[in-house]
Amino acid sequence: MAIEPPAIAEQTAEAAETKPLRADAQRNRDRLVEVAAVVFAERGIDASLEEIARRAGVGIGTLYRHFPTREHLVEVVYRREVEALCAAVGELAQKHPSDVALEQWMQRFVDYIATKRGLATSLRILLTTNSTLFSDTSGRVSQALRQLVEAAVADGTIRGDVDASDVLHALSGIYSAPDTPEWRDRSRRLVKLLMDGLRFGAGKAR
Amino acid sequence: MAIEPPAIAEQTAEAAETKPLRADAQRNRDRLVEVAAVVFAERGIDASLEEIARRAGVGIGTLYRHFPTREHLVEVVYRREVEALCAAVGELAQKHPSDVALEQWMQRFVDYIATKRGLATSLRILLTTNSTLFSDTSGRVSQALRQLVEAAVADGTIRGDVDASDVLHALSGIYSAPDTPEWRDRSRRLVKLLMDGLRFGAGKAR
DNA sequence: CACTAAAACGGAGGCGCCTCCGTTTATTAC
DNA sequence: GTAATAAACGGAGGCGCCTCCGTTTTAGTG
Repeated sequence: MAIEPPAIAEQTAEAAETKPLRADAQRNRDRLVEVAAVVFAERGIDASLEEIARRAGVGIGTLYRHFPTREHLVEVVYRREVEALCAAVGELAQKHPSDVALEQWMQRFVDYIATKRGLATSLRILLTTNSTLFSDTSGRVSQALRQLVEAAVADGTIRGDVDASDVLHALSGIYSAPDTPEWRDRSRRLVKLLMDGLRFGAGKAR
Repeated sequence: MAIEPPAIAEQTAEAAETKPLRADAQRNRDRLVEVAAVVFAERGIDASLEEIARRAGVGIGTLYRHFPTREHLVEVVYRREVEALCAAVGELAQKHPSDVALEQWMQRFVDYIATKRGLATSLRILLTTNSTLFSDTSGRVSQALRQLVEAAVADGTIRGDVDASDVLHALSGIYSAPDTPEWRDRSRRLVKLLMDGLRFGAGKAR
């Protein structure tokens, strides 16, 4: 799914914090996270941990050594995906005009939320323990969004009288009622609608 | 633990709502709830359902037929105990002067909360499904309290310028940080303190 | 290389969850 | 009483969770 660079970044970032893992341990850990992301996507948040271990080719004991609870594993997968979402900003900004880049990114954000429903319940348990989780990630996300919005404002493809937090606020409707079948389409339309609004009068105000 | 009258009341109340259970079914159901209350108290909210079934002398299948999820069972136990708490009002009011009755009841309320911690997590799951749970029970509780407060105000054993909701509000500190070892003592002192405040100037205002 | 200590592995085993279905029991009608 | 039938029982079985510990692998050291 992802190519190597992010894996390396991840490794160094985490290795720096604690003592470096033994080579085999690091290998297994990475493998587990990778597989877990797939399995959680396939089967939902309640997927069997034994299946994850099996498909990663490690014993269940190894999974538990690296991730003492289901929530620990979920958290790492979650962080990793937020990372990927934010990392997409650079690429999108290069390939598209700034307003299109913003739109594409927001659509990708919708996809992301779509699969990540059910996380909330599971992550809530962690919030007592690890209160930086949401502030970390929501910080990253809004920073990514800010980058895109500011770029689009700067070259006049969207109106100048809005900022990232306005846009984030407008997107907040996405979080509600996400299990219905129409949810995804509705959210896509919301993004388009928002973009129309943002493009209206672009280049005039400023 | 409890004597028969509440059991009868429970039976008729529930039987009236749906079709009456077969005699053996009713017997087993009652038995399960009774045992569950004990086991939950002993082992906490995560107690094994198989142990409950075993100690109630029924098969695990029977437990699941009556209570499709753990939360269903928890809810019934919870309601039953709220019932008992509220039912204690009458008895206390007869045996004690009105201010003492109020105090005793509040102490019992503390005991009740003490054992019921951890319920919150479990019951939260039900709140989506069964939103009447908390409104029902908190209604019952505050009604019980109101009865006691009004009686005490009426015969002048506590001051006249408070009502039940003031008292309930004053008690709300009890809900916080309930897992520490000092919690129980602190709560008992809170009740005493509150009573001193309530008795102060009793008989004058009115 | 060979050796060693420390680190990591992995799966057996014990327990709990929950479903499914063959057996038993209460109730109703005669 | 007996028969018929609907209701209820209960536990075996399959799966997942998690721990524990004997075995294997890695990373140093000479």
